[in-house]
Amino acid sequence: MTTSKVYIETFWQIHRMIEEAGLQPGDRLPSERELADRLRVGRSSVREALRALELLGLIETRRGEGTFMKPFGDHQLIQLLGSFILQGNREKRDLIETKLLMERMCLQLACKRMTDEKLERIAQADRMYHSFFRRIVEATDNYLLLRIWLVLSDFFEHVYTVELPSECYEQMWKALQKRSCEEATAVYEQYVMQKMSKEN
Amino acid sequence: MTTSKVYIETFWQIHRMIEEAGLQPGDRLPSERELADRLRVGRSSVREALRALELLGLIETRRGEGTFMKPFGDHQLIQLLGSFILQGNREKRDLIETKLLMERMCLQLACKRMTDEKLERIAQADRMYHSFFRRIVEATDNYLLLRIWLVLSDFFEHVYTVELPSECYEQMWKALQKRSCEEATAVYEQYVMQKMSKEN
DNA sequence: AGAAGTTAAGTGGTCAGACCAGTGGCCGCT
DNA sequence: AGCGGCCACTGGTCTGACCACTTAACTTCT
Repeated sequence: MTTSKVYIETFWQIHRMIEEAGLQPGDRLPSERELADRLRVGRSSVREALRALELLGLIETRRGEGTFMKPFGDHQLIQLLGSFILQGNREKRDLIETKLLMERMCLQLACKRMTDEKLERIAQADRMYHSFFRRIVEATDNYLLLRIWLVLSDFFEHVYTVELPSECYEQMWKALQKRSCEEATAVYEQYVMQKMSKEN
Repeated sequence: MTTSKVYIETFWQIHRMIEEAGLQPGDRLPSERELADRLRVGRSSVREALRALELLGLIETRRGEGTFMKPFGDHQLIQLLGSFILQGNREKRDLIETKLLMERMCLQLACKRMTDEKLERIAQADRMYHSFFRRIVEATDNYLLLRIWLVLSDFFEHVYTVELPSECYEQMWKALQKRSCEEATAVYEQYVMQKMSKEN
């Protein structure tokens, strides 16, 4: 078949290569040049294939170092928004709402599962929206939730910039320390949800 | 940051371009050469960005013709991911938990936004888990939530089959009719969450 | 000998230019 | 009007070049 595209073929060949070599997270793949050489294709085709693998979360590229297998769990769902990213105000509203709802949900879940170590990690986080909430979502012990939230945040930050007053972080942390789900929720609703609903 | 990668930037620029031009499914995008020219980047960077958009199911390329917007909904990405899912127990647990949490959240949101028409649509739904909850998630008026839920369900149904006793649907519907968020939540937690937590 | 600074090789990231292989419209011929 | 061929344009691919960055080996100085 001359009709099948090289970069698709290459995608699957690299995938097969990974499986057969039994590459584990952290392992290095051959360089782009070597792959191109070995698979008898141009480097640009290799790169387009690697782009796909990267989007799927299977690999990670580091300039100057090489291409590496990513720890599992990192794949998928990065894109469900993909089918979504075009379009207008309606979708942006949905994006904001979804992100807020998920954050409140994660906050409650994290509160239930809070431990002293997690509390310490959150305390050490920058008092910045993204860093702070990332620790909170991580504290849910649910990697899928983290992935979804990261995607939402990624898209969100292309549209908005939000920052909270520092007392908000402190109040939230204290609520978490007391394992008070209601209080944490109240702080979040007061500082984040109301703020966002005013601005839109 | 000079370090941000061109093909990532290009990805977002093309995305923005699609938004601003209000391109609809079937519409043609500028040619790769014109995009490269207009965005002042190399054609290979444009191609790597287009590869991402293609994998996300946003666009479709036809050799000799051009690049076109694709009707969304058919995410080939989901099927692709299927072959990549490592069926670890950790991932399954996260999937179940996330789905349940999102459904409870959607149930509450739907309750807040319930109207008589939506109530009627839910009443007409099959008393089957997927159909019933789809109507509920639809009733949130949040398309993004629907998309996420559909993806989660898609994966979920590859792993489990769940069905509820018919009185569960009736009780939930009655709660929705009364716009009683607490009652709906209680029914969900009793019939769905407890059931699932026992089985795992 | 050990520490500090320098160099060189290798890697991903990007670009420009070339050619191939399809598509479709234009033009002239019959 | 209908046919056929030409040609401009499109995506697909390859090559070679250069940049930015990392690493490790090498030199140099103390």
